[in-house]
Amino acid sequence: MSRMARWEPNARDRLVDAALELFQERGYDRTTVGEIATRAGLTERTFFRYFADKREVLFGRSGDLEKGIAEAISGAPATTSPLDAVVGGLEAAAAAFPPRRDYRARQRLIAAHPELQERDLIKLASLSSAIAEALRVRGVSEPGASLAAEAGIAIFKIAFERWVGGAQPRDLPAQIRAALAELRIVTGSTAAPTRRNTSKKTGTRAAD
Amino acid sequence: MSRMARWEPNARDRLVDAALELFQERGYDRTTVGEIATRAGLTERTFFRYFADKREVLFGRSGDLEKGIAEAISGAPATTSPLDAVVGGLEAAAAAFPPRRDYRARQRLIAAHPELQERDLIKLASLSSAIAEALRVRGVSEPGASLAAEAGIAIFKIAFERWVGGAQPRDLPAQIRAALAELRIVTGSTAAPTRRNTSKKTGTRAAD
DNA sequence: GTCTATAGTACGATAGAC
DNA sequence: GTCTATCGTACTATAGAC
Repeated sequence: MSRMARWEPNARDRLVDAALELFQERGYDRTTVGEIATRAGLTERTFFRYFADKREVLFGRSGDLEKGIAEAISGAPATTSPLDAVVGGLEAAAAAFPPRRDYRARQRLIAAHPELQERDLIKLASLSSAIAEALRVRGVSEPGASLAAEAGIAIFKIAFERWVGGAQPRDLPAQIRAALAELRIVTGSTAAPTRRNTSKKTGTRAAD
Repeated sequence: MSRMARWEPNARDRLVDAALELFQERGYDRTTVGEIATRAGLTERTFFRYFADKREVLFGRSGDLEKGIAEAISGAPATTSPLDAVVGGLEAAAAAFPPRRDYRARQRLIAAHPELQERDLIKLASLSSAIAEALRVRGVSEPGASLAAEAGIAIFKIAFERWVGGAQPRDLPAQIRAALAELRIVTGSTAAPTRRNTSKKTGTRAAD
């Protein structure tokens, strides 16, 4: 290592850090890729070697998440229901997430920039596809596999939002479990046979 | 018409038509905004008056859909459950969709271009927000409102895919009802099985 | 590493409709 | 006059080509 320091190590991480700093300092669209690269001690050309486009610097390594969740689903007991398998995988992945304060700034950025929301959404769609595929391998047929995957993503989205933005210190896996319970209420799949609430105070107040 | 034809009418529609034609002829990314405008008898500058960016020409008027669905939800009887209200709104909107062949080329384009998928997804996310808001007005509290909205979107996504891409002539509202039924099966924890390898026809084959 | 096409912005000019 | 639709041009940054 010391023998050859032609390049500082961790070019990728340096680019990510530089980007986050600059986005905070000047805002996302007043930051150019060239500026990010310069602060990281690299050139614009090199930035595009690591990231397909400017947005991607905020979404790196989402493939690892996909793999982890897909494996957790594959590893679930055969008797586990599709949605339970999905949620189990999500919980397992969520348990390994860094503290939520690390996500706050990033989430604010995304919320303020539609182009970043778009990227966020397509990453979740990709995760949904991976989950559906893992379910099909388990023998779940369509459209059940895709629906269970989408339901899992919906749960994750809402749980993540509430975890990052909420005041309560409840951890992410707990938020996921709460969202799953709430989804079951809302879809009317709680224990008993399809019970629809035709009475007044409905069940939707649960986890608030 | 004869008295004053300084501008041809329907600039917006002409831009949409020109764009669809050119995207088919040369592909999405080998078509420039300038070419679209020229074919429509306009300039690039005018294109950007109608559409915020190049992609948007494929997604115009999605706000109307939102409004229609939100109104249908607001108009549902107070006794209707949140998810049933959402699905009712989706069905009503779906009944008014043009024949599905009109969507085929567009869907192929979107499927082939991640940047278009991103736009598609953010439109659905916007629809989801509008639905959640309509539910909150009905008195549904969070996170139930958001979860019911996301569940509705999941149903719509899968139903729409199967409607456009499928061989069967089943109409969109029917696909939506089928997806709802399937989601209820899939979210049921105690309820049986979504396995196809086991005995004979169980739940998940329903709509296949 | 250099060069370039294209998307998208900013500011402005023109001119008919009302 | 006001409003609105069109077009002109110069500019920046992304992203891809060479």
